[in-house]
Amino acid sequence: MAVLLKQLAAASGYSINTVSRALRDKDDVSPETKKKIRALAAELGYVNNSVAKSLRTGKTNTIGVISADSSNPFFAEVIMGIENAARASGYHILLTNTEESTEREREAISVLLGKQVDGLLLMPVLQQHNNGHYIKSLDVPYIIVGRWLPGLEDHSVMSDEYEKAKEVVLYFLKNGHTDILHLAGPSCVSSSVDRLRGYRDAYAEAHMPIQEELIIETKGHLEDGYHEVSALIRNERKISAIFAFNDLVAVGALRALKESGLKVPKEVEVIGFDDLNFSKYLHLSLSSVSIPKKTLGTLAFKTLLDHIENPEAPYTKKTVASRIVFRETTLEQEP
Amino acid sequence: MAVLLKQLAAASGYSINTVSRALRDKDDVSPETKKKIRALAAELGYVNNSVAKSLRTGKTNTIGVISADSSNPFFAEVIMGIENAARASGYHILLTNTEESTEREREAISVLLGKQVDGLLLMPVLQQHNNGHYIKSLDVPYIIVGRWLPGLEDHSVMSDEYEKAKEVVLYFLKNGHTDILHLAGPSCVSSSVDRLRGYRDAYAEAHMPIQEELIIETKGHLEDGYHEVSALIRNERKISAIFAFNDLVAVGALRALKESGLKVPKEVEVIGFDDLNFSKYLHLSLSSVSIPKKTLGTLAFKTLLDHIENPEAPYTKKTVASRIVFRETTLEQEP
DNA sequence: TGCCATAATATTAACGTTAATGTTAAATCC
DNA sequence: GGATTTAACATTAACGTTAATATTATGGCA
Repeated sequence: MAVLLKQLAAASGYSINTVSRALRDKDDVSPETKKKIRALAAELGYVNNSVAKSLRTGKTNTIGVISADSSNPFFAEVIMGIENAARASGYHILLTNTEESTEREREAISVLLGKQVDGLLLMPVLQQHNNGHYIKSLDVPYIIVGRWLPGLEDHSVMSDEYEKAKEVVLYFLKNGHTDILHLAGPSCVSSSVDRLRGYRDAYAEAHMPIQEELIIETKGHLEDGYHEVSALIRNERKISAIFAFNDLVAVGALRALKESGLKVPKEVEVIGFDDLNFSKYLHLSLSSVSIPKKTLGTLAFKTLLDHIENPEAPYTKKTVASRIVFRETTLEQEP
Repeated sequence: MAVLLKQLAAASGYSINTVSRALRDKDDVSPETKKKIRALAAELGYVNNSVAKSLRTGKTNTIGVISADSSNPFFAEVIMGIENAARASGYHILLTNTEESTEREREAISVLLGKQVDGLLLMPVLQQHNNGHYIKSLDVPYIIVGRWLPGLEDHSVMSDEYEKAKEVVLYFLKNGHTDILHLAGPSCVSSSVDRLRGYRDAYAEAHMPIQEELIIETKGHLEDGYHEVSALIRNERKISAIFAFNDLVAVGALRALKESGLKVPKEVEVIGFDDLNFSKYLHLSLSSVSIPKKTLGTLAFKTLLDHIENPEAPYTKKTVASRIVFRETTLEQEP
């Protein structure tokens, strides 16, 4: 069915090896021979069998991407950046999702290793029994994207989330807010930890007491923001500012605020995180911490590629700068 | 570095083949032997080399997914459905994006075939010189997801877009709208064609004249909806209803309407397409045609798997039902 | 002229696995 | 008790490619 080197060899009269070398443009094949063989390959529609090639060369030109949830717009964007960069360098990506389960994560790593990926891009779960130890023992290059794992910080490519989270909350505190709701993300995600730490440290820096009940852990979904804020309002809990784990949660929160008649930003200011594409087109354009998602993906791939090509090189943590974008859900607004 | 069957054989005293058969639970290996070999494999951390296995068996348990833009929330959702279903069946996906370029599409197909994928899931570009002919000549199973290509309709798994588009526009017409803007998608995408056809046929069925200048082709992005509607309003073009190619365009359009002070839905009704996750949480929850995106992905994979396992089976077009969800951007609203 | 370098090709082996055969000894049968 | 089956393993070959190592003819040079 498929055309093989063997057929090209038979049809051209050359040996399999010469055909192989001709197609790979090696310089001990004469130009005329190359031309003949190439024409024949094109004519018969020869496609190199990468599986055989990979077995022989020990390279698959494939990397594994282990994401938590590729349907989340943030990850979708990052993955797009990864895929673009990978394709530009002749690599392909094997994509798999863990839904924040350490078990699935371990399983995914193992399967991808079996598939002989040249490297791994991970968005790992941060938990008591996380896969840090297992990951540390890997002997393929790997980069942790947009997250971190204790002891493996040097493998991370991420943004300056802690700093920006703190800045956001300091902005609120400076403006006199005392009841700042933090709709936190899942505690098993390092981003949640960093953003929450930013919240806490801002309060500390302002010498303000934290109201623990204003820190609510969510799964980072639209409905979480909606339900949590609705519940708070039902219970007549006063809040005047919301720092959301991400824009999805923020959008849900905004909806709940609207339904309750609370005016944004006058009565409640809201700032999200990630700055998703749609955020600036919302009815009230959403103030958010803008992370260059595609850049993050691209940088992660390039960094991984560096380590694939140069396995001895030491890892160093890389950071891409994010910035707070003040839009219509805050009193302060950019021009 | 990596542990091979060879090592397990040497360490256990059995032959490579027996080790292989033991690990694959073949029944001409004694239970005790299996137990011993499995314990050894676990102890040494043996991972089966899928590349070698694939070369030998002719199966990779991998499918290629060729999407236009995996960062588009619609595709991201569909791809998530695909990936989940694939993983559940022991398959993995190689994801690549074409950005609606026929050339990249062809390139992607060829590379993935070289990687010996067991099947292909395509979201192909519909153009004068599309890859229909090339695709038709493939000898791996393939399914076209959410789109169609002329002559290959039987390979499609999609939703009933034409019918729903028509229904949307008929709803507008029935309510007395005469100036219904259609923010169409790219003409090289079959969905755009179907949705536009629905628009036209609704007008025809209502015996109303179409105003061609109210059909505006876009790329289906947020900013397109925003800019096109802003421009129309600047030019004082009267519109009282908008049928958007997708929810992204609709969100952009809503933003433009809000900026111009036009009231939705009183002065302008808006209906989108796809029903993205966030649509129902928007300030004005968006009326839209709800496509079960994950289901679409799941069904596409399952259908592909059927054809992988049963290559002789004839292809038949499959459809998942979508439904119009009336929310706050239309006068009619569901309870 | 004879020797050596070189260009161009061929031959052989290897990647790690699984499938197809072989082998051996114990168990079964009449 | 000898032939036959069967359980449990081993040996060999193969998947399609590339790398390492021959081989052959040609030309240059002393």
